[in-house]
This record gives sequence, C-alpha cells and structure tokens, in this order.
Amino acid sequence: MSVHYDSILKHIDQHVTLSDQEKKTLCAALIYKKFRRKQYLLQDGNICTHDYFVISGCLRQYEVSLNGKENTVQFAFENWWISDWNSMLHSQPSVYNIEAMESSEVFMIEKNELEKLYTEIPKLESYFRKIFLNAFISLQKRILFQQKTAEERYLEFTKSYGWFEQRLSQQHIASFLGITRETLNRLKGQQHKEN
Amino acid sequence: MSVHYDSILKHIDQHVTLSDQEKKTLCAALIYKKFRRKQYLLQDGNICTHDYFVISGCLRQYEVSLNGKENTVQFAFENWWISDWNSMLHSQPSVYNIEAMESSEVFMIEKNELEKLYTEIPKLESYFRKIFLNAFISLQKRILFQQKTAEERYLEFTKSYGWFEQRLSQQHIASFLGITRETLNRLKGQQHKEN
DNA sequence: CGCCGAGTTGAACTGAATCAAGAAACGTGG
DNA sequence: CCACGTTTCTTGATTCAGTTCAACTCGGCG
Repeated sequence: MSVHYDSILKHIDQHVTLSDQEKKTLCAALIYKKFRRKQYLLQDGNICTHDYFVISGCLRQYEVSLNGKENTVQFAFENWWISDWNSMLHSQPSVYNIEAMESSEVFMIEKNELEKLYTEIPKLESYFRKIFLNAFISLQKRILFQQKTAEERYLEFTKSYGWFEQRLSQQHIASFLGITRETLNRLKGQQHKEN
Repeated sequence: MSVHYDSILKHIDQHVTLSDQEKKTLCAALIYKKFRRKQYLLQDGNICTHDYFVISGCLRQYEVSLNGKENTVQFAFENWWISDWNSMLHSQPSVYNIEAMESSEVFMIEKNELEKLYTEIPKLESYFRKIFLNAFISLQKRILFQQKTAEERYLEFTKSYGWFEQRLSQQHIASFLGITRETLNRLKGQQHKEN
C-alpha cells in the first residue's frame, strides 16, 4: 500500500475501526492527486463530483460575489474533507471555487463510488456522520463569529487559528474574516502598538 | 402507537427504510413533551443532554453575547432536529439557549439512548449522516448570506423563508439576519414604497 | 533591471448601529 | 369588555466602524 494511505486510515481510525478487508476496499476507491499552488480542484459553474481529503497542503473554498469580491467559506488543511456537497447532492452547478493555496496532495472519491462504499462498509456511515457533525458544529461557531466586530474576529482568529496564519496571505485571511485587506492590516498595526 | 410518532417516522422514511421492529425500538426511546411559548428547552450554562425533534410549533436557538445582544443561530420548525451537539459531545456547558417561540410539541432523545440506537439500528447512522449533511449545507449558505448587505439579506430572507415570516416577531427575524430591529423596520418601509 | 502582486497608510465616505421618543398591539385582570 | 401595563413596532437624529479610493513601499522573480 502506498504510504499516502496512512494519513486517511489513521484519521478514520480515530472514529471507527475498519477491518483490513474494509481498508482495502476503501483504498481501492481513493484517487491520489497532486495540485500545484493556485490550481483549481473545482471551479464555479461546474458540477462537483468528488469528495476531497487533504493529505498535505492547504485548500480554500470561496465564492465570488456579483461585485467581484471573494468570500472564503473555509480553508482545508491536512486531514480535512472538502467538497461542494450541495452541488454533488443535487447535481447542480457549484457556486464555489476550491483552490490549492500551496502545492497539495489529496485523495478524491467519486460520488457514486462513495455511495457504493456506504453499503459495502456501513461503518463509513458512522464515520461521515461524525465528520459532518463536527463540520456543522464549527460552522455554527462561525455564524456567531461573524456577528462580532472586525477586531474581535481578528483576535479570536489569531487565538484559535494562529497556527496557520503564516501559511496564508493577508487577503485570504481577510476574506475569511469577512473584512477588507486594509482593515485587517490596520488591526495588525494596533496589536503591535499594544504589545 | 401514539399519533405523534407519525411525523418523525414519516420524516425518517424519506431517508432510510426501517422495519416495524426497528420503528418500535426507535419509538421506545422517544420522549414526547410539550413546551409553552417562551419556555426553555435548554438554557446557557447547562450541559445539553438531548436531541430535539420538532413535531409542531417553532423553536429558536440563540446566544446572548457579552453586551447583552441576542444572536439567533437557527430556527427549528416542524420536522427539524435541534440541539447543542457541541455541548452534548464534549459534556460542556452550552453557550446557547433553545426556546419555544410558539407552544410546541417535541420528541426528545437522550444522548446515551441515541448512542444505543445507533448500534441497534445502523440505518440511523445513515439517516443522521444525511440530516447533518443537509444542516451543514444550509449553514454554509448562511455564511455567504451574512457577507451580504442588510438589504440583500432581508430580500433573500423574504424570498427563501417568507413562509415563516408571519410566525416570527421582527426582533427575532432581525437577530437571525444579524441586524437591528430598527434597520429591519426601515427595510420593510422601503419595500412598501417600491411596490 | 524593471515589473507585478502583496502589504501599508491616509483621507473621505457610508451603511448600519445607537440613542431617543412616540404609537400601535397585546394580554391580563378587574 | 374596557383599562392597564407591557411589549413590540415605528420613525427621526446622530454617531461610528469599516469600506472605498488612492497613492506609495517593499520583496521576489523573470
């Protein structure tokens, strides 16, 4: 088995226990792929057909609004799942772009393959139930987060996600926080003076 | 079987097919309860121990921020599940309040009972995977929603959720939209003039 | 070397919040 | 069924956080 499988099997093992046979079946459905910086995994207008699991690197999912602004919905780092499940579920064109921030390695699972896996490995239902529950919980926090002032958001961000602040450009952080590049920059300035 | 079970069984049936025996097992774990308007299902500071399924009526989940403002995270109408899964999962005090907006009927499932149900009725894993996936998709839309201007949010809200606009007070709608009562009111005024 | 994208800083502007105060609507008890 | 207090809604005037626009700096890379 390729060394890459380790990361995903380890992650799944934190939630459910698969037999060797099940692991084999699962891995057979995984497609390994590398993406370079700025390369798209998904572009808006296309129908999303795959789930993505990040082995290494960093992805960004964002929408471009009518006035041309980018709204970052989420970042995905090592061991995160990302996709446009709405597009996949309803076979509708996606409103999102998913782009590699760094050169990244991912596993892809095709929609129908995943459906098959659910019947072959029922434990995966449990695994993804937990994954989606956790994802739901994070997003709920983000709803509250967005109600706060720019400064509060910035402080909370550095506290909670400081560890990936260096890996991202200011513009991308700003679009995640829902503020402009300029405002984020001014907030950073303030911080320095206070310290 | 009580007539109330119909609603939840029907809802589950839209996602997975249970045997009669499984239905019985499930229903045995459900606790039926009525709540009056303004009554709390969960108060912040308490640890959430139950999932709630709304049979009839309407609930609201909100956080009270330090400055005393209420931020509505979500409403729950007929056939919706609601709870603080973060509090439940980690046995931590909840930051949310869940309150009945109207007199409401709900089914409650206790945390450990639900865990047992997952092993007894594996199909429920599938059911809740789908429920959480849908919940996740809605929240992702809400992230983008919150980036828009007050007016855009109001228009989109009336378009998408107009059907429950009458059942909610303006303050509650405002706190869901992330704007003040006053601003919402002014937006309604504008609409009338334009028509 | 020169270009281009990313970051910085300033000044003017604006959408929405805040503060304030009056008008409906609601429900509860006499 | 009306009178009362309570809550919700409405409207206006003022303020402010954050955007916008614009210019300028810095570092990397062909």
